[in-house]
Amino acid sequence: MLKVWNTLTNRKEEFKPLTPHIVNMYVCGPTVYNYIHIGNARSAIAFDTIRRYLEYQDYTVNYISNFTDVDDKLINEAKEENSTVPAIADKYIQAFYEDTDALNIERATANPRASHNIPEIIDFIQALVDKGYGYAVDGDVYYRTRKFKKYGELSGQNIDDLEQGASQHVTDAETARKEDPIDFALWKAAKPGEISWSSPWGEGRPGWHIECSVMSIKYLGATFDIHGGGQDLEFPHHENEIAQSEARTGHTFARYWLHNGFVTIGEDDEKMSKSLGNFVLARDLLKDNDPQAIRFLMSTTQYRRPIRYSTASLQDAKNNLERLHTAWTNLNYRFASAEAGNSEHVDKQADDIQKAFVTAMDDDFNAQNGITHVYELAKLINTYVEQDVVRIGSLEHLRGLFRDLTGIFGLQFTTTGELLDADVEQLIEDRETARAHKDFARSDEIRDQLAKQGIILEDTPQGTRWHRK
RNA sequence: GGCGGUAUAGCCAAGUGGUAAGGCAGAGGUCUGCAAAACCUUCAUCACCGGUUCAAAUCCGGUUACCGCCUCCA
Repeated sequence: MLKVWNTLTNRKEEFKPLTPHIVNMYVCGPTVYNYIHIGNARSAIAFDTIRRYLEYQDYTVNYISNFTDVDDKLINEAKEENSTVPAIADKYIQAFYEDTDALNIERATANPRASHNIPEIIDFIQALVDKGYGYAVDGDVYYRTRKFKKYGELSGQNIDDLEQGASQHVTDAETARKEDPIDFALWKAAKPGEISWSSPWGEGRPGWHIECSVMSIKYLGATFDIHGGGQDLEFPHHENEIAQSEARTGHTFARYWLHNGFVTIGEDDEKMSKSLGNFVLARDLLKDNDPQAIRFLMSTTQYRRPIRYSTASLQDAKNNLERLHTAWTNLNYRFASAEAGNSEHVDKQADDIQKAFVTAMDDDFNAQNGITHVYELAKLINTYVEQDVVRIGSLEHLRGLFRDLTGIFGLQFTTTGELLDADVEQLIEDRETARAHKDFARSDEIRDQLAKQGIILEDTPQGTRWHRK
């Protein structure tokens, strides 16, 4: 039975989708004014891993994730790059796909963009105004927060306890226009030269929160199963989404709220963020590192926990991944020398590991415990392939299980061997001959020579195998 | 000030009452012509103080430190 930690109730709850076997989920995507950093990537990876696990459990997942493509950051970036807001958005959306593809993050069912849903957004705001939840002031439209009685339910905040301006991002001019400082913008009047759309309140653009309400409901309905995003979005972004959506529809908005933890960096484990300037761009990291190692680091930590990023933690991930690769290689090497049938004892052990894995992941996607069972599987594989007699049915069983479980973490292992040059193959054969004649000097010479080319030879009872370093 | 999170070995990290998973690194061993890989063995009383209990990393009270959010953020 799958249990998830629901931020809305602050407890683990049994997960039951509204419609059996179908999960509708919405994950807040990035504001596309820059390349994503590995903190942004972590969020995408966390929810991709959750999605893959749900799919592994035979759910059909409708996965919607937006791009925020109109806001102050984009407007500023367009000025700086001497470009336009849509062009900036297109550029960084393209970059987003490049980076997330490299990290083997499944494409969303849809990635709606705020700027492509302006009529729906205007309708939504109008409906809020009609119901008395929105009010216009000089071309801006604000949400009357205190009118929504449940406000603060998600984040456990009491409106009166909020320290106004604690984050130091509130301007006096804006506060002066609001009925109440806690009110937030649904629609922002355009300043001269800014990108804008016509609306009943004049030229302007959507506020930040409204797009997620509009697009999630548009794609998934008034009530859907999972709403995800980074912990920093819990308040006010998600709180505001609930206020807008439920005021409009009168129905429960998202049923389960999942929030991923941050990537931290430095000795103090500070949150990685652009405003702190302590970020590492995903694409910079991808240039010099195996994408699978980065994926491993990000997806084998439980999604709510912080991930400490450092060269040491990345190296750790590489080492651990290497261990899995070795088991995979060991496994595949024995197919050629396997006999027909199954080893029931091994099949049983594999099944037990699979069950234990599911139990671990059913506990709020506890990837850390999940990966422990993958290590057990690796050990089972390594032990099994040392046997004199191995059975092809069991090898296939192990291979399928290994691929399924690691696949949930977005790791990929292939069976297609790399091709060797003919002369390299000849050298390996020569070495076999030399070893047969106990000419170890020649044998070691060949091994050293190939090692310099990055080809590592390993002698096993079934013959010599190789892999690239 | 309000709300929330975290503190376990050299490092990462699991573990919500029953006497500390797993991985990396380190040490020793088996296997090997030698290696490599693998396998085996080894390596902690859980931030601090007090309490409850036959029994606590786990529950309660308190303290300390660090992190996050409080309308820019994944």
